[in-house]
Amino acid sequence: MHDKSSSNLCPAPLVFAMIGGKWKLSILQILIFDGTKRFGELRKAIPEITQTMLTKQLRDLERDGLVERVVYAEVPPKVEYSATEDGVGLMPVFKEMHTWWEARKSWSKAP
Amino acid sequence: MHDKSSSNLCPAPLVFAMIGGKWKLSILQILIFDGTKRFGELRKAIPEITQTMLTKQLRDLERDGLVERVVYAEVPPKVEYSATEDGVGLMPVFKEMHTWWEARKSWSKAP
DNA sequence: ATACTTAAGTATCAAAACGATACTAATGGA
DNA sequence: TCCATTAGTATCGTTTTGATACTTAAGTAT
Repeated sequence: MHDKSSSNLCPAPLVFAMIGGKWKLSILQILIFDGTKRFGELRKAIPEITQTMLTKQLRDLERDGLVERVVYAEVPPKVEYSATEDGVGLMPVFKEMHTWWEARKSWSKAP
Repeated sequence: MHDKSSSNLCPAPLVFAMIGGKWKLSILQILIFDGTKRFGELRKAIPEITQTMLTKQLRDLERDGLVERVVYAEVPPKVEYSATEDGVGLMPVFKEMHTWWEARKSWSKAP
């Protein structure tokens, strides 16, 4: 199934271009685990990000098919973002990251 | 085990600071799956990276305990890099990324 | 002796990404 | 008429990253 050579894994540069932006994983994590969010809700959920960057990263994610954007014809504006099926497929990656982080915490405290 | 809220996953910003650099996952992938490499071998394995950046990202990874650096007192210099136990712990994350990438490829071609 | 080679860097400067702040548009309500 | 609201865009300064050249130290060839 998996073999031990890195060359038989996915082409890292391609994947990292898709999910490797400074804020992309944060955005995806929220949309994948918490579901649809409005622009302003994402902003509140990631307080460190600037509006400009949030817009840009969302556009990138949309272009790459990981996030879907729905605009409502209302005033004031209402725009909802959600993870696509493809985006939700990243859930196991996040779970493994979580597992790694937890394991790390416990044995990094050991003498 | 895992719950469905993003707030119960790892603090994304911390993890992404460690492994989210532009080249860090590429470097880690090689060291994790292929084992120890010399500086020059990494450079050849990731042709797009500049020498300056490779040095910097390796120093970051070393500082964060994911990569180990061994200098041999030889001329010309010989420096070997390898993933630490902690770094190798990321292997399942890479494997899930690979699974995702493969799944994506197959059904993105479907009509 | 002098010059050349090699590997792993550093130094320097230009380009790109990112951050802070201010501004815009459209509508309903005071 | 003016204000509040939401999701942006515009502008400009700072920080990261990229391209290129230089450094260091010992062995090897001349």
